[in-house]
Parts: sequence; structure tokens; C-alpha cells
Amino acid sequence: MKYTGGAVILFGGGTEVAVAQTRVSTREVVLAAVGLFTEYGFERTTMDGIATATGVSRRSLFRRFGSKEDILFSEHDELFTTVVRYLDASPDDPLSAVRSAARMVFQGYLRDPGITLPRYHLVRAHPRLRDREVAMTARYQSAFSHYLTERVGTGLSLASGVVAASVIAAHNHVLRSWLRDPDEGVDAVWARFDDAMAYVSTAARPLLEPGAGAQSDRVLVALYPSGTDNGEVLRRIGSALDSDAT
Amino acid sequence: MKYTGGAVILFGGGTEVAVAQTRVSTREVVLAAVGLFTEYGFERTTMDGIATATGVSRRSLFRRFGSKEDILFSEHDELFTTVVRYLDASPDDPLSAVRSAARMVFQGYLRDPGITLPRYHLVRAHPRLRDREVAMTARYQSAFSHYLTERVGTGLSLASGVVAASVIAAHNHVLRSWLRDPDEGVDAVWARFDDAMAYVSTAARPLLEPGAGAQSDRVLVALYPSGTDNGEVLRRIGSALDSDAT
DNA sequence: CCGAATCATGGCATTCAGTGCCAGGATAGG
DNA sequence: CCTATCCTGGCACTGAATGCCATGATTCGG
Repeated sequence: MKYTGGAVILFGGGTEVAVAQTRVSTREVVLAAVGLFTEYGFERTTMDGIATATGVSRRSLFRRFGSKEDILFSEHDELFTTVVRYLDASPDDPLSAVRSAARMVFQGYLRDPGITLPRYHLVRAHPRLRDREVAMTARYQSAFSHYLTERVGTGLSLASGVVAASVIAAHNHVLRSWLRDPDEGVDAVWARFDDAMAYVSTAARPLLEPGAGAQSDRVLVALYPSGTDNGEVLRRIGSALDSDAT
Repeated sequence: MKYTGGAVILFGGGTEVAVAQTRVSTREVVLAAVGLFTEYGFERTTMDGIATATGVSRRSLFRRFGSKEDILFSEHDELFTTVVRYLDASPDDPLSAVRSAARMVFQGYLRDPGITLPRYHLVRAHPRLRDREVAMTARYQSAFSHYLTERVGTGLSLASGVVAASVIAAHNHVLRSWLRDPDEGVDAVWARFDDAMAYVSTAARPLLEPGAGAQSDRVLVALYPSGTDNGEVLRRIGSALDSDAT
């Protein structure tokens, strides 16, 4: 055994410096792996390479992370469990809770650009990693959907699935734009995120209202320019109701 | 070389019968592989095993399918390209075209229960395969989203993403229920599928209307029980408009 | 009908991810 | 101080995936 504890690694220069400490933290390993991936490509980077670069044995890497891909997404997994716990403990209005949860996920990306940004470029380049990333967001979507179904009733499971998918889609929409252009100001990104969430919430709210699931109910959605006179709106809705009379 | 052409395989009895023909069809290989997977489990089934069971060499299996997982999802890939081609050639109302495309996907599952049903159980059992399945639906969602954005204008890209996600969610909702209980009548399944599509279309349509993207516009969503008198609906909407007056 | 070019196939060797097994050192607990 | 438990690393092995090459099949021009 060469190391009795952790190691701080400097790569890029090729020199490795090991410092005896407690143990190599997960974050250190992830950062080192991300660096190797972006420099040499994902598949051309071997677990042996990561092992020698971090000072953690190949065997221990597999034990702690499970697989080479899992190194890239390990902190993402932690975030997921955090978000799920948060949801389970949310007695609030379900839709608001889901919005907050989505906000936590978004925050998880913004908080750690040193990992999420290079990972984004890796994910774009390798279909395999892309699938993995997609699977992650699908896990969030599934968690949101189950949470909503549980809170608003099983009669609205379809609506819950649609709303969860919409929230995730809006989240990813803003997230991708930031990943493509991370130089945008943080405030501006958050503003666009909140706008997107408000947008999708407005559209989703009525779907989750009690009684909205019954097929015998009717939903009326009217859309009109902001300049339209209220009376004109009422006239149009009235005619729509007449033509839709049962 | 042992075989000059295709092979028809009977497994379960363990006997393999090879018949000289053109070449082992993709479908035959997939069915054989699915049989082995369900019988022995996915990871315990080796490519060597599939090779000997089908009469196709291990090397050719990799060449034709790419990987062990890809054998399971190969016909799914074909369907995807078909759907994308269909979308590209659809000059219709974009939302209707997406609905039709979703219908094609659903049909793709119902048409071939001999593959999709055992695959569903495999996917449920193995997280890795589940990720793969999720990635497939994400590809559809992405294709739908891009198609919608292209047709309704880039100003509605967020709306396109949300609508695509909603359509996929509704599709998957009905699909999963069928996969769980495939004994349900085909007509009933299609009825529920069409209901779900109508449901999500109704909610999605206004999001894609021209001008809906501008923030200065207002959207009014009214929800009321089916028994409500039209006049009462108008009164409620009128009061809502008054309280929302700019 | 035949020769040549192209392509698909199979066999072989190699790399590397992932796992089981075991030994040694660290740590906690009595 | 001794022991039980846990974490780590080394070793060996399976199997997926790929590159290379030879061979057989197919197609096409003559």
C-alpha cells in the first residue's frame, strides 16, 4: 500500500503530488476524472488512468462509484435524493412544491459549473452519456409525477404526468440555454427560469384542480392579445360556449 | 464457415434447426435474444450464447446491432426514423401531425407484443435497460419539440418543448398501463389513447397559437363542472376579467 | 458466361469495464 | 490489549466491444 490517506492531484502538467490526509474526497475524484475526460475523451480515458491520477486504486473507484459513467453523475445522484426528500417533506400546495424542487435542481447545476459545464460538453459528444443524462432528468420527472399523483389523487395521474413533464421540459429549456452560454449573468438566468416556471405553472394549474380529471368536465382555454377589450373577450367566449352546447 | 445462409431457431427445447436461406433476419435475431434474456436474465446471457442460438457469429452480431442492448431496441430505432420521416413530410397542422406521430409510436408497441412485452419486463428489472428505454422516448420528445419549434416559430420554443413533453407523457401514461395489463382489449386501449391525446391537445393548443409567446399577452383558463350553465360561466369569467383589469 | 470489384461474414487477438475473492491495515468497542 | 468490523488494494477472471484479416457471396461490366 503506497498511500495511507488522501491525495491532492495536479494534472495537466502531468505531475502528481500526493498529500497524506484522511481520504480522497468524492469531489476530488470527480474533478480529476472530468479533467481527464475532457482532455483525452471519455472512452479513451481508462479507469487505470483515473486511478493513477487520483491515487485511489482502480478497485476502490469501482467500489465507490459503481462505474466510469457514475463518476460523472455521482453528485447528480446525491442531489436527486435530496430533492426527493424535500418533496416528501413538503405539505404545501403540490404544484408549488414541484416548482421549488425544480428550482433546487436548477440550483444544483448553477452551483457547480466546474463539473456541470464540462459534463455538458461531454454529454453532447457521447450518445451514451447523453442517454445517462436523459435518464437522470427522467428520474426527476418520475419523482415529480408520483408526488403529484399522491397529493392530488390517483384520478389525476395523467394530469400529474403531463404537469411533471411540462415542468421538467421548462427546466431543461432554460438549463440548456445557460449551458450553451454560461457567460450570461446569473440574475438573468434565474429570471428566465422563474419566467418559464410561471409560464408552465399557469398552464398546468387548472389541470390539477379537484374535479378536473372527470371526463364529463369541460375545460375552456381562451387566448387573446393583451389589447383586447374585456367585453369583446366575453362575446367570443359566449359564442364558443354556444357552439359547444351539449 | 458452417452456415451458408439464414437459420430458423427453435429454442426452449434447446434444439437448433438451421435452414439454408438468404440470411438470418433482424427480427429472428431479436426474438431469439429476447427469449434468452427472459429465460436466463440479461447480463447472464452472453453474446456468444446469442451467436450460437441464432447461427450468426458473435462478430457479426456486433456489426449488425452495435451492442447487446441495441439488439433489444433495434426495431425501436427503425420506428424512430420512420416517425421522423413522417413528421418531416407533414405539412398539416403541427399539433395534429405530432398527435399522429405519437399514434404511430403507440402502434409500434401494440403491433409487436412478442417483442415489446418481454422487453418491458426486462426494462423494469434492469436499470440499465430502463435508462435505454427512457432515452428512446426522449429522442421522440426531442424530435417532436424540434418539429414544433420549426413549424410554429422559434419564439415558441419553450411552448414547443412543453407541448412535446406533454404529448410524450400522455403517450407513455397509456402505454405503461397497457404494458402492465396487455390483456385489455385493443379497442379499449386505443380509446384511452385517443382520449389522452385529446386531453393533452386541448390543453396544449392555445400554447402554440401565434402570438401566445409574447409576455404582454394574457391567457385565461376557465375550469368548471359540466353541469354549469353557460350564463353562469360567462358571469364568472366577466368578474375574473374585471379583477384582472390593467 | 466469366473475371473483377465490392461487400458481408467469421475467426482471431486485444483492450478494457466490471466483479469476486482474499489479504492487510485502520478503526471502534469492550 | 485483544477482537470484531470496515475500508482499501491487489489479483484473477468474465465478457463486451473493436480492429485486423482472410474468405465466401453478390453484383456488375465485359
